[in-house]
Amino acid sequence: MASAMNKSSTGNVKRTRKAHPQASMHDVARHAGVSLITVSRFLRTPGKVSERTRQLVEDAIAELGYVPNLVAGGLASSQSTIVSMIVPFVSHGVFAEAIQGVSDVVDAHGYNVLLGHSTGSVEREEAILRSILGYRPAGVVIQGANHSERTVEFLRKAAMPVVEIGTLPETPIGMAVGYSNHQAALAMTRHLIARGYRRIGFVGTDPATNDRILQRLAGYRQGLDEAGIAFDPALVLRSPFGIVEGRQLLHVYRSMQPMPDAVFCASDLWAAGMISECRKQGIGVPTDLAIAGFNDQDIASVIDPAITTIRVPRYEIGRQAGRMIVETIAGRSVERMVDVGFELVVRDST
Amino acid sequence: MASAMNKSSTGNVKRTRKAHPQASMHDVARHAGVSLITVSRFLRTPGKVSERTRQLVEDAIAELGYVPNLVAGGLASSQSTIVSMIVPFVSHGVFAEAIQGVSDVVDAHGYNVLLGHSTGSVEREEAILRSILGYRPAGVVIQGANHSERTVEFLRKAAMPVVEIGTLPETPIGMAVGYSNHQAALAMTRHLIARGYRRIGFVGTDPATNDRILQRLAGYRQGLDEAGIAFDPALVLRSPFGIVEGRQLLHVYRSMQPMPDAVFCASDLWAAGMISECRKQGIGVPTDLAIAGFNDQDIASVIDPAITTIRVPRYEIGRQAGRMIVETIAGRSVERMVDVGFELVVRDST
DNA sequence: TTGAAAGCGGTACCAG
DNA sequence: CTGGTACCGCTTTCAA
Repeated sequence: MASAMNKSSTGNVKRTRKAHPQASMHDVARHAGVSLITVSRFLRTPGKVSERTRQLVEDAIAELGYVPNLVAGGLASSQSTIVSMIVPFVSHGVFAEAIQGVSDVVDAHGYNVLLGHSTGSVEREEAILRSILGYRPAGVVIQGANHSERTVEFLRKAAMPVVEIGTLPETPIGMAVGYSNHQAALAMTRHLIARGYRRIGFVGTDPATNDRILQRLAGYRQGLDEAGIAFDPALVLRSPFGIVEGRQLLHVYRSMQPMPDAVFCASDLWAAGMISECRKQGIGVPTDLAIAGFNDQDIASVIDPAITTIRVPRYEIGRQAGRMIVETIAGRSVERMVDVGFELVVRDST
Repeated sequence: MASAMNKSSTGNVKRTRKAHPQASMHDVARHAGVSLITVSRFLRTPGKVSERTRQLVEDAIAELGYVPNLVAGGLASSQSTIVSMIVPFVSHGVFAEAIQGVSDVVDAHGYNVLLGHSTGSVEREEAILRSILGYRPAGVVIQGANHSERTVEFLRKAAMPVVEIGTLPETPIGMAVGYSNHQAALAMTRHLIARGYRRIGFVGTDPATNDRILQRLAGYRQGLDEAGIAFDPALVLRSPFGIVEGRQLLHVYRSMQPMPDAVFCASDLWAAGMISECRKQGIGVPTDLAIAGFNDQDIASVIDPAITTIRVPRYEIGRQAGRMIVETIAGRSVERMVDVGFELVVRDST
């Protein structure tokens, strides 16, 4: 009965709920004089329709400006073309590069990136994830390995490919691509010690909410230990990211007795701010104070003196993460963990 | 008949297509001993269900870890919680900031950002848009006003709020928020001329594919005109964005006869590269060559000499765009065009 | 306050 | 090569 009604009324009679300017597959089918399923088939497996039909449908699609409804398609097929990605901040250069990497790869495979940002809070991350999981994405890329229990639980239960990026977790949820923040910080600390610096400061965000900073701090401490230098908590400063913050931090260090002879900033932005402020104050870098950074952002190579830093292939991390998602979906077996490494870039600031 | 079957078999018998680990609303309903519709109602209008039912459903949801399927919901209600955004590059600082702005605002209203990047090509932009329109987003934010005809057509036909950002188009597709690239470049050119520079170079990308660069170029030319300085096409260089590119451009300008006495770079990155290279080559800035930038990125304030540039509130642009989308959806009337202005920031490089 | 039935716009399986 | 039918998981009338 119901189907007969649909038929006789072309199935659109009841569409009074709201104006629907977008053409549907039904409209295309009618326009082309074929059945709806034929249109679907043309879109999905063009080889299985006759040349004549192909032409008819093609014309109808063009004329109507038909855009397939992925929402309906996704629901029907239980398949999604969304890859979702969660980072602390979109506008931080290092994350933006990773996003670009993921986007580049998944776009090429017909997926789109649904973006969320957690502002570095695990609670917000959990909320974002819930919301994003509502779209039943084909995969999830998430920054770091520091998540709430429920976040992890959701991710496991969702049974979709998950890639944690920017770190190498001990127990990854699914897959991971990153580098050892610990080793990178250790390498930098060793470098500073080899240069003869003994009283070395460390700048980071709150290690309790940022697993990568926590690991860098650990690497820093190991470096000190190795050299028999006592760890001095007073030399470890916490601050939000930023150049302006870096300027202020310099003054904090300057007021210390005795002053440090070097500072390892866990981000180039702080280092750049400190160097700029040193110039203003007439403090010699690295003669009076050595300053090291992390990430090798644009700023590191053009500021004077150029910043000694750790280079990490952020874009590559994104690309790898995208690839791992796509390959997993395609049913190919994929590495559980990819270490992209890092590079100590020695310049003039140390 | 069909419904009877559904009932007697709990509606899940035929679910053999694939393993479905995600709980559905149906599962929640069964678990709570209520009908499916009651669960839906609880989620949508909690005030309309009894206290007892509320408790039952709440428990079932928690126990099952149920996450509402937005795909199905969106299809049924013809409503979307996706705002899509298209920019040339995610990883360019200026776009990343705008993305963050949009994301911050729409997130707070329960929307998520679906991201696309066009690599600056109108063809790719069109392709991205088609794909993104497949999700029937609630709104679209798109960088610039330089689109293909079909892109514009699609956007108009889609009948959803559209905001073009970063520029003030003469004939916006829907709404727009930005600033006058022409006026900004004019202001900078006037500044350079007022400083006494006469032979002023200009660096941009291809104006044919970037409407903002085109307008900056026009502003630059107007500035020259006003001062009675003849426009010399040889002084206008095209280049991809980047610091390394800036270094190379310096050498191009140095090889000119006569050399320019100032260069207006339509992006700080070029300016930073040029300044850094000048330092290496022993060229005085601004004594031998004045260098101006655009965007006031981080780099501009810490490099020595600090870069004279144009500050544009990118994050604010994103926020406004997000707000305009959300307000439009809510049925409130919204400005068609928002001018966020710009600011000439005079530093030491000119 | 609660429920039944009819879709939303497609896709998958099976038959013709 | 083409079409029918039964859903995908949820929301929206309309009744009860």
